[in-house]
Amino acid sequence: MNPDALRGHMDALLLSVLEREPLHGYAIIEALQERSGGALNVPTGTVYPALRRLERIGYLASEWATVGGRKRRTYRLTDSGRKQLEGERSAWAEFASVIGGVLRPGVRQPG
Amino acid sequence: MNPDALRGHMDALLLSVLEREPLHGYAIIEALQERSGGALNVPTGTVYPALRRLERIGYLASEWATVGGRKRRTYRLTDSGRKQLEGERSAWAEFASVIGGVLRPGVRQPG
DNA sequence: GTCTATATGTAGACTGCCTATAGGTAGGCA
DNA sequence: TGCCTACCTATAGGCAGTCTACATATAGAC
Repeated sequence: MNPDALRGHMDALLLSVLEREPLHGYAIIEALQERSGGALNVPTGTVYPALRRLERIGYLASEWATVGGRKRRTYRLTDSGRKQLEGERSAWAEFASVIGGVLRPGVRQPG
Repeated sequence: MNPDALRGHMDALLLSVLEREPLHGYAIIEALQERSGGALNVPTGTVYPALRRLERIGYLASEWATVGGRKRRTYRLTDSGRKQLEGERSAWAEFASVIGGVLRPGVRQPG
């Protein structure tokens, strides 16, 4: 998977995996891998800054927890984040439709 | 359309509009607009450098022409570019499938 | 004691899309 | 004659998000 291709879609992915339940960063990375059938291997250097950014914007909120002697910062969607996720979903649908349309082989222009 | 979303897909778009016939830069921009129903407004500062990059790689070749007193640099797909376009198409299909899959609401993990 | 898995985080590089700007021709219009 | 718009190519520098590499730490297996 070309890394640049993810640009601008990372927020949507992160918000989406947090839709059902709060997760901590490490678990988010694993969830992305599982849900993508192994195609998405997002490095920690991408995820952690992105999560902080999304929290700063207000789409996520986080709490610290200690589980089995290990500290975790668990992120959950805010109401604002839930709305944003809806927007990201429709934006993705439009994006995929537009790009897919231009890329479709043998396209004829109207006229 | 979020500009960042286009990252890593611009090459595919450019190669795709050049598949049927050679075009010059300005015409490529118009073709992208038409084919996308107006959604794709790619600035010249994006297209011209990208075309040169693709030519440097060997996916495109160009010739100068003068039409109606105006100079045009017309780009066409090379054989290498045609192969690359195939690769870009399958890469897009996989990308769209992966992202779409993760973004799909109410996804359940196996198990 | 070493290794792996778990877990968070930062610094700096990279890259490619963007804005802004530059230069030029052709043709319509006042 | 001057002004405006459409056409046409091109570069410089900014910007932002992803990446690589590194730092730090606990738990448990071996």
